[in-house]
Amino acid sequence: MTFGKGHHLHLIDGSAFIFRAYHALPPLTRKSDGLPIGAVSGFCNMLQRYVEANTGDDAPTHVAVIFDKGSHTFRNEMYDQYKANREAMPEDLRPQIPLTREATIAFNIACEEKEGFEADDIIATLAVQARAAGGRCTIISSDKDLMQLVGDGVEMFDAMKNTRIDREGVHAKFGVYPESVVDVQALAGDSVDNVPGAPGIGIKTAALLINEYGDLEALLERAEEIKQPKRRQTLIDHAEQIRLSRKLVLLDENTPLDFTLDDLEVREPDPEKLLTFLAKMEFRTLTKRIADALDAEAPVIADAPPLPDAPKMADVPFDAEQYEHVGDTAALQKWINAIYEVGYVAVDTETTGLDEMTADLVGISLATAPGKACYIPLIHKANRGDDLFGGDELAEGQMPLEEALKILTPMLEDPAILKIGQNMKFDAKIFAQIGITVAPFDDTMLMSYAQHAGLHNHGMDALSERYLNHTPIPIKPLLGSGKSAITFDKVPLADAVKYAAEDADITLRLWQYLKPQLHTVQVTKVYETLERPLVPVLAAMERSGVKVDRDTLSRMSNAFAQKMAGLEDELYGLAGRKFNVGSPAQVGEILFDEMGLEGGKKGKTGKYATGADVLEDLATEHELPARVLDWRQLSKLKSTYTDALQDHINPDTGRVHTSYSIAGASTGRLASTDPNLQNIPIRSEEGRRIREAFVAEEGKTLVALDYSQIELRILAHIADIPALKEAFARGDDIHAMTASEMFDVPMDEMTSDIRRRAKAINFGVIYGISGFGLARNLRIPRAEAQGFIDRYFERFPGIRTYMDDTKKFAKEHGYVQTLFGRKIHTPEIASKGPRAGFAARAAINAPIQGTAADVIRRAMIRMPDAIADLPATMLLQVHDELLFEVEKGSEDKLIAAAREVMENANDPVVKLDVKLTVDAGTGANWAEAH
DNA sequence: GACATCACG
DNA sequence: GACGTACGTGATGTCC
Repeated sequence: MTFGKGHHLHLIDGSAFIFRAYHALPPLTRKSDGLPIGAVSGFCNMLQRYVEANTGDDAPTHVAVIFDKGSHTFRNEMYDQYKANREAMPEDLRPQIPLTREATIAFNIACEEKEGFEADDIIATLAVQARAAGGRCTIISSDKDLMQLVGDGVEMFDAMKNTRIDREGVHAKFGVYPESVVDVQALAGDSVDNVPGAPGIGIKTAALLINEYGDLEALLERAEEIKQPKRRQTLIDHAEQIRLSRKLVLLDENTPLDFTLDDLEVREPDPEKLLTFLAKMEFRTLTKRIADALDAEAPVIADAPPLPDAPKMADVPFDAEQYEHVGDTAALQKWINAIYEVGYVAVDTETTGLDEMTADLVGISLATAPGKACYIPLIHKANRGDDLFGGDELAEGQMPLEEALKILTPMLEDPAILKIGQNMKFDAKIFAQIGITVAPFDDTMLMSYAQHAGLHNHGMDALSERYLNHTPIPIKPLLGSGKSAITFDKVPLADAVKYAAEDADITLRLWQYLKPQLHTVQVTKVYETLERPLVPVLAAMERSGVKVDRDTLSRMSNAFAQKMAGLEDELYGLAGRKFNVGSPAQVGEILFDEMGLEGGKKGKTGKYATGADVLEDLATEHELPARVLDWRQLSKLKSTYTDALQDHINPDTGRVHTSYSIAGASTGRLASTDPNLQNIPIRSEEGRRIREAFVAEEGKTLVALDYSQIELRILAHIADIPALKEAFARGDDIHAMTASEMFDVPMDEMTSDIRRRAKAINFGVIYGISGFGLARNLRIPRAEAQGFIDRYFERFPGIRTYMDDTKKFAKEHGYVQTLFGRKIHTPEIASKGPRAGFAARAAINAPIQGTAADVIRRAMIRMPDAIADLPATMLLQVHDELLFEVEKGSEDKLIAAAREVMENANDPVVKLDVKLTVDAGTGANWAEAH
């Protein structure tokens, strides 16, 4: 049947169907394997509704669903910015795109696309062909870009609103008839597709001009005649840009197609094919509905296996006896071959200790499938080392270290082999010590963290119990504890093989479970852009370390010791007896029982509270609590900093190497341990001097860059507070502005005390403010504090909305999210009692703190490339600050490069209404640089 | 190992 | 209407 008079062609805009389906439905997943399926489900429903609605007299004789293909089209050749600001496709939609093609074919509807052409061009070409053949055409879409085609037998149909769009409909939308639509669009431009148009001219003005001058060329030629000076100038100045815009919006009616209208004839669906597809997708309701409609038997869809709460990976039971001891090159080569067959391998290293800077590699374990794992011991000793004689001999059954590494290194560095680890930063640092760069890799700890931050910890033991129902072999019995503890190289080989290989086996099984779950939970982007790429960056920073001057610390320790001794004598005199100043219990007894001071409050454990806030209140009246406070400050500085930091100076490097936990803090922040370099004193003058011991190497300088008020800026954006946003845009003192707004004090009459109160309130808001908390912080009556908060909400109403919405979201979903999609779970928000209060405040704080954490993570990930050409190293991160060491003379270049990265770290995935700004400082030590 | 305390953002 | 409350961390010393 040749398409001609009396025939009616339907063209369905496939992409529009997909996006509508995607956004209309919650993120559904296929029960059996977690494949995201929401958009496919919606798409099928829309197709079925379409089929049901088009059976009558006006049913089409021909029909096709038209899709876009490829993101690069001839329009990009004309204008490289075309559709440039379009957001990336959501991670969970991407895998559904091919399934919508499958669905169309399953419905037995023609499914057409062409590489390098937009669906709109194909639709234009077919519509014009149908019209030329004397038939009719209906375009199932409401896209305004297609409206230029309407008329003379071509109509559009908005399937959502169930309305036809004819020439009059187009006129209602554009103010002109279809033949002039491209002229109007060329002038008005389109922000969605990034078509520039004429600045300042919208659809209304454009229609006015076209109606007056006839068409675009006439208008541009006679632009001089326009009366309004601004409009005239715009058209003259941007004539070329407007002409380009017209080319961009004009659809190509001559798309070369490898099919004809006749190929699109309506066909009956094959019930078996269609139902098989729907059953495969596990659409229970839809399968039944369509089976009824087709008068066919609905296939049975098996119930999904129990996932994900109690996954039983018992198909392959754990059996430590099956693990292989690899002791020679032939055996190792067999493993390498097996790895190349599957393309991935779980890797775990055993070492002499937990400090990657000082630990030595003892052995390597590998796993390629559940239950299939081995251990390659490298430098195990022949005995436990408790033998007085001959403790250094190597055990039998080990190949020489170099020989093993010669075989393993190409695999570990092969871009085609994925290395899977649990906490890969540890293993990467161990390998880095011997010059091996492990890449590419996956990290099961970070996969768990990306999915379940806030729910549980992400150590191997916890994950193995939770997902594999298996308790890993404990390390304690192998190593012993206390003074008699041994290192792993002294563990007998038979035991070592079982323990080490099992770790690789567990890691591989965890990966098999957690990797597909990333999609289901929709945190693939988080894992791939915020977690995994941070590993090599942190590994490098930790290995760099920061130079700490032992003499400075040692002198300070001595000075503190002397002062403390003096204070102790003074305190004994005041108390009338000797006591342990470091014992809060004894301090409490002396203050409240022996001296009889008022206001002693006992806590849960029946002891008096003697925290700094309590002692500060007493210190105004009495000498003893004041001196205890002095002593405590010195004691803290000495024990935690000037003493302990000396012990952390690495003898080989002369530097201190902290370790950052990526998956520790629930909000996405890093945490620094062994030692913690994120809490080096700065607030007190005395403590701040400890930073003088953090120094630059000879010939170098320390550079510190920190985000200015990043959390408040993020709050201003997230809660959408115009007054705050404007203040940041002006560069105002944000706390003074808040104070001025709240207390009606003009900015030039601001006092430091009023500003201090406003500052406390600003921080309170970030923490999920309460009247009680603010009252305690400011030491004012609770009612007064509540008054401040009420006033704050009145002046900045978006804050209350944000807090209420966030709590509601957390209660509904059990988690909250950062702007970058990081999920922070708050399970306790559902509980009763005070725990729910804690959880609610944490939920309010988490998106703000977490977004700030995401921002600096992004900056850190981009930093190595940005400063690659500079003689500079990134050393430390302190939540909103980055510390660098740079050769003298290159400070300015470093600051410029690093600031650029930090201030734009949100780009391009998140647009912020508030600019991020970064302050910089330089100096020979950290005190100067900050 | 729990608890209190205090250092940081 | 009472209940307890600022958010997120890590290290240290005391005491059981």
